[in-house]
Formats: sequence, C-alpha cells, structure tokens
Amino acid sequence: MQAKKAAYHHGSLKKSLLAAGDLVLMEKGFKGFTFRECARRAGVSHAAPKHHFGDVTGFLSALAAIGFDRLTKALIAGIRKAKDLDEEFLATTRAYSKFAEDYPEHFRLMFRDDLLATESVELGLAARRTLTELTNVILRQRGEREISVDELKDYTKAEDVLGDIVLGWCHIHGFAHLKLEHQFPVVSKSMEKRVIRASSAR
Amino acid sequence: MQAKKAAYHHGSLKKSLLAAGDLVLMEKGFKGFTFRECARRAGVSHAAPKHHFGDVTGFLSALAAIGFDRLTKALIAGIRKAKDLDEEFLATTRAYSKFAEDYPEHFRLMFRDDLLATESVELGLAARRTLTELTNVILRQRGEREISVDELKDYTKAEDVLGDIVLGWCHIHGFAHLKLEHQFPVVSKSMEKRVIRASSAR
DNA sequence: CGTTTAATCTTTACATTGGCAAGATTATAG
DNA sequence: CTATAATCTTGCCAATGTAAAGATTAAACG
Repeated sequence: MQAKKAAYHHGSLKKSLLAAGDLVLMEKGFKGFTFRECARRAGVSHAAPKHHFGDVTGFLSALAAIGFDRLTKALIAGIRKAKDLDEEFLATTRAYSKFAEDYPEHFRLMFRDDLLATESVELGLAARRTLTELTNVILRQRGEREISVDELKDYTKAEDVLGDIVLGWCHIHGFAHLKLEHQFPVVSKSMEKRVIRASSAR
Repeated sequence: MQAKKAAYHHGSLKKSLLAAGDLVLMEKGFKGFTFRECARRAGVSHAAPKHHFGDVTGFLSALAAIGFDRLTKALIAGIRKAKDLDEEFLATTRAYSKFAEDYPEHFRLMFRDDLLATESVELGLAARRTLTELTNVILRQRGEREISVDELKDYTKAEDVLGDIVLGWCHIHGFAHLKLEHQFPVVSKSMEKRVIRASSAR
C-alpha cells in the first residue's frame, strides 16, 4: 500500500539486524537481549537471521566485533588529540575506561568468551585491532617500531615489552570492569584519576 | 517402596538446591545453567525453588555469595601460609588468580551486577568479607590497624590507603578476568608471575 | 490429643525463547 | 527465458521462567 511494500527480500538485512541488535543491547541490556526481538525490530520473521548469522552465538560475535571496533576508534581518537607521549598514555587509559561506561553491555559481551564464537575471524580481527592500538602506545613510548595487526599474532618480543603491555592493560581493564559491576563501595573522581594515572606510570 | 519414600517435604531443600546449582555451574557452565536443571538434580519439581529463592536472580545471588565465600577462604588460606608480609601479598594475588582459574563460572557470575540481586544482604556481606581480606593485607603492610567487615562500608580512610587497595585489586582482577576470557594471545608462566609480582609491588 | 494455621512442595498452565524443516518468493547466472 | 541459488516466511518443537491453585505435611495452639 505504502511506498515501501515490504519486499520479500529485505535488501540489507544483515546491516539492519546488527543495528537492531546494537540498540537492543543498549536499551534492554544483555540480560533482555533476544534473537527474536532483534528480528522484530528489523521487520523480519524470527527465522530470517539464521541465514546471516547462523545461531545466536554468531550474532553476538558480530555485535562484539562492533564493540571492539568502537573501542578501537575511541582509543585512536584519544591518541590523536594527545600532544605528547605522556598525554597519549593518559588518553588511552581514559578512553578505555570511558568506553566501558558508555557501552557497558557491549563491554560485558566483548569479554564473555563462552558466549562468543571464538572461531569468528571477524571478531578475532576486531579484538586484535584493539590490542594492536594498546600495544603501539607502549612501543611508541619506548621509541620502538610500531606493529601491524598481522604482526601481533605471533609477537614474541622481549618479555619486558609484552609485560608492560599486559600490566598496563590489566590495570585499566580491572578498574573498568570492577567499576562497571559496582564492586567498589565508593569511587571518587580523584580515585579514578589516580588509577588512570597509575596505569600509565612505568 | 524403598527406604526413602521421597517425602513430600524435602527437609533441607535449600541446601540441596545450592549444592546442585554449584555443581551445574561447574559442569555446564553459566551458559547451560537453568533453574529447572537444578531442581531436577535436587529431586524436586521445577517450581519448588521459588519458595526458597524467589526468582532465578535470587538463586544466582546465593550461588555468587558461595563463590565469594570460597574466594575469601582461599585468600585467608594463602595468607596463613605466608611467613612475612611480602609473601603474604604475593600469596593473596596468587590466590585470587587461582580462584578465577579454579572456578571460572563462579567468577563470571560474581562479577555480573545485572544478573544478581543487589539488595541481597547475604551477597553483599559475602562480597564485603572478601574485600575486607584484601584491604587488611594492605593495612598490615602499612602497619596500620586492621578493620572488620562492618567498618568497611563507610571506610573513608586517607585516599592513599584506599588508592593502594583499589590499585592492587584492579591489577590482579584485570589479569584474572582477561585471562579467563582468553584475551591474551599468549600467556607464559613467567609473564603470569610478573603480573602477580607487579600487583604486589608498591 | 485434636484442630487450625502456616510452610513446603506438586501440578498445571502460559507466554517466550532458540533452533529446525519445509515451503514461498525473488535475485542471479547461464 | 529458464534453472539455480539465495533469501525470507510459516509452522513446529522442546525447553525455560514464572504464576496460580491445589496437595501434603509441619508447627502452633487450644
């Protein structure tokens, strides 16, 4: 009747489903997230998503990949604005922490190995893109050559470099996670600043 | 017919359900965890648990509390064995990390604020007992008076003390979490040792 | 001891979910 | 123009969490 006659073939269903899932995740949270709800929002039947994502695990993996991409983007944006290496470090940890606040449900999903398709190359790549950014911050700090996403996989550099990366990451991730899950009795702003600064200090 | 005639009243259903839930969590993981499965294992109908736990959120909260208690116990055991304050610190971080490895599904559940009943006094207490242990490690390290669980709630000590607690906790928690969710491309034993040692170093 | 009341557990029912299979519709290739 | 493959719908299934109503037993009380 209307202009859009609800064509049998959606045209860009995959994108629409991802957009819908992205919204559902933010609105209803991971708890209230269902496959069928996403299909409804995209205006298709409940079985339509199967062709594009297989099962719900595949769909969640795609959404988690979106989360990693968003985080990567935020990290890069923070780094761009920084004027020197010290500021760069601070901006990175700040961006990581802010992402967990802005997208808590994505954050939860991204770090839930049991719910995701570990074989998903898309997700693996997105995660490695994020980790590459974090790694390169450290490498720049040390005046060493940056690495690409491909190099990261078997990056067996000296342990002290890897150690710095892991240490810094653990720190800011632990803070972001514990805060997200409301584990701190009280979190003052000054405390938060201190954690962020400490994550950057070597 | 048999000796146990399957009495209408179970007698200690709450305990049995918790024991069943504990097992299901470890066997099938958080993903495969269902209310009904736990009821089946306890040998009661699927609606029986309602009287003891309300909804599934209440049940999960009780299981999370068990997790915190187990963690507290592990921390204390580690502390007991330590000979000096340095060893004590190491033992604490090691115990925390080991707990996440030994009870990954409990660990996941314990830090999922959205799935738990935040108003549960039982859970709140169990979590505070854990945090009190961590806090007292720091306080002993500094030669200050230890605090009780009750004192923790509004513990507004100098920011540097709180800071040390938060910092140390973030570190080891971040490591435990990221490792549990398989976020590190590679984790060598020596790397792990370094993180644990770094969490203890101030 | 007998009766009443409250607690505990079962049965039944319902809406919702993820996944599967078979069929309808349309795009694409040949 | 036709055959084939891709895409989407319909209908179905077992399983789940929750609620309501009823059965059974324990506890309280006279």
